[in-house]
Amino acid sequence: MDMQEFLDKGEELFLPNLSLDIAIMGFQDGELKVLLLEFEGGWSLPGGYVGRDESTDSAAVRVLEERTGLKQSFLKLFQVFGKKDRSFSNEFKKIAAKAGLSWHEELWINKRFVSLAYYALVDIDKTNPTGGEWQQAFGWHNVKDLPKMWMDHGEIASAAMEQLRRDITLEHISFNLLPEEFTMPELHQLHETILDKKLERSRFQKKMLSLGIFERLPKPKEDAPRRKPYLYKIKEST
Amino acid sequence: MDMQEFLDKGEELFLPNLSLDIAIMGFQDGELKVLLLEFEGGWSLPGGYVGRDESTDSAAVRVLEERTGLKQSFLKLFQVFGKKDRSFSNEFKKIAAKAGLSWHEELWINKRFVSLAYYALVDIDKTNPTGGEWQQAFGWHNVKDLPKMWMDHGEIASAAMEQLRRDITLEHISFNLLPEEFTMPELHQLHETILDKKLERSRFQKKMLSLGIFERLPKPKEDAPRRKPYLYKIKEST
DNA sequence: TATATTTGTGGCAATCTGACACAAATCCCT
DNA sequence: AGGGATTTGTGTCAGATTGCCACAAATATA
Repeated sequence: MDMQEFLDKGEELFLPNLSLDIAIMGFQDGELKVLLLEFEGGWSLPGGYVGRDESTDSAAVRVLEERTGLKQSFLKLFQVFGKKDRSFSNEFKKIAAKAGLSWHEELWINKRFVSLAYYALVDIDKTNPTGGEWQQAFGWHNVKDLPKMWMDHGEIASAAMEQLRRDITLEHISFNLLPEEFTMPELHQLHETILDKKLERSRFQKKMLSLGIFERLPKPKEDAPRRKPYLYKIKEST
Repeated sequence: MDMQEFLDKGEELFLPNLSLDIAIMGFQDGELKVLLLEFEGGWSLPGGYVGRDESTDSAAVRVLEERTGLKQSFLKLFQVFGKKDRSFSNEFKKIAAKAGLSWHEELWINKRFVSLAYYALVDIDKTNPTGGEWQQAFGWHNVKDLPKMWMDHGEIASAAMEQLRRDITLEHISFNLLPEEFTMPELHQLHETILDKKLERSRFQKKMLSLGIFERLPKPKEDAPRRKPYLYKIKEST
């Protein structure tokens, strides 16, 4: 292919569409949960597209805020899903039919999509999820027991979970899933849930505290059943 | 925005172009090098686009093979570059002018690009680099001393280097930069080069061998200056 | 007040790490 | 041929880290 041909035909030879999907994860009732949206009998991860005036990362920040109301959260691109026939043409056809929209094969949304997969860590109690402009149903689902998902969104959610599992021991990010003030037992239980295995309590506390990123508050947590544990928060300086 | 408007206008509101760039890295003369292509006075990483009939990953494999002749190598997506005004419109204008091509602002190639950044680890002696269809100049450059690069390709190459630095102690991938049979001193020097610091020799060898992924060959390396070191290769079973 | 449960912290053996030591192999020089 | 220098393989040992258990403090419940 010479250069002129490349210029003339490139657009149709290459250039898949680009989208992004976010596995927004939270911790509630001892379970790790992910925010899902319902649409025509299937569940999907919150997602969107990259606007002309924003970077891919700020598009992700925008989508996260649109869905949860949170302005600042831990957010990380962890994988790109780009299999060759990846599209949600079939699913969208149903939606269009039901909504009475004009639909045809050549529509951009029927083409193949490459999707940037992010995961976000949030404090569920701080979120205010909405169904968005199209008023979809939404809900927090245990990542270990996901409902019937659209396209490869089940795979993306599982991959996000695995990535978090890998990241958590290397980067210090888990506290993003807890309130600003939290106790060591809470952090301990969180790590056990994510890693799905027992972690020796004494060692865990010592290890966490030796990181030097936590600040112990003077007053212990009040609504605890037995001995009241200390509250910690992240040191400002970091 | 209602759903019909989304359908009608989505294509022009969103959807940046998608490209990929690969930092192909090799180890030669005690230096870590990256393969670069020259085009109109600037150097760039080998790159390309994702064809209709291939996944993003197979597009990367294809580009790697087109540039080096290698069918199998370590290849990994490590970042996505997606700043909002990211395009090589200006650079391309020059090229088109010189080549006598018709050029206009609305051409797809002038639009904004999101690029998937891969890095590859290769044995330089096994590669057979080419300038590709457009016969560009090419060469291996020390990553610590890069020439004037196109767009953000210098940043991508540096990021690839940093990523490799992080990956090398966690994943066992460094031997991809060496021939099939290599010695511990060679591996040692490679790690010192990548991490840019001294590593205690005795400890390094013990650590590497304790991984259990290397197989010692019966005969030592022949063309060594002093005491002949053992040769190792990766165990088949892994 | 006694008991059970939760939380904070200490101790110790086993393991891992970093730094140095030394022997074996081999080249170079006389 | 023999001594010295260099490179490579492996051993040792103190210090740090880890896994595991123990025990005391705090507190609700009976």
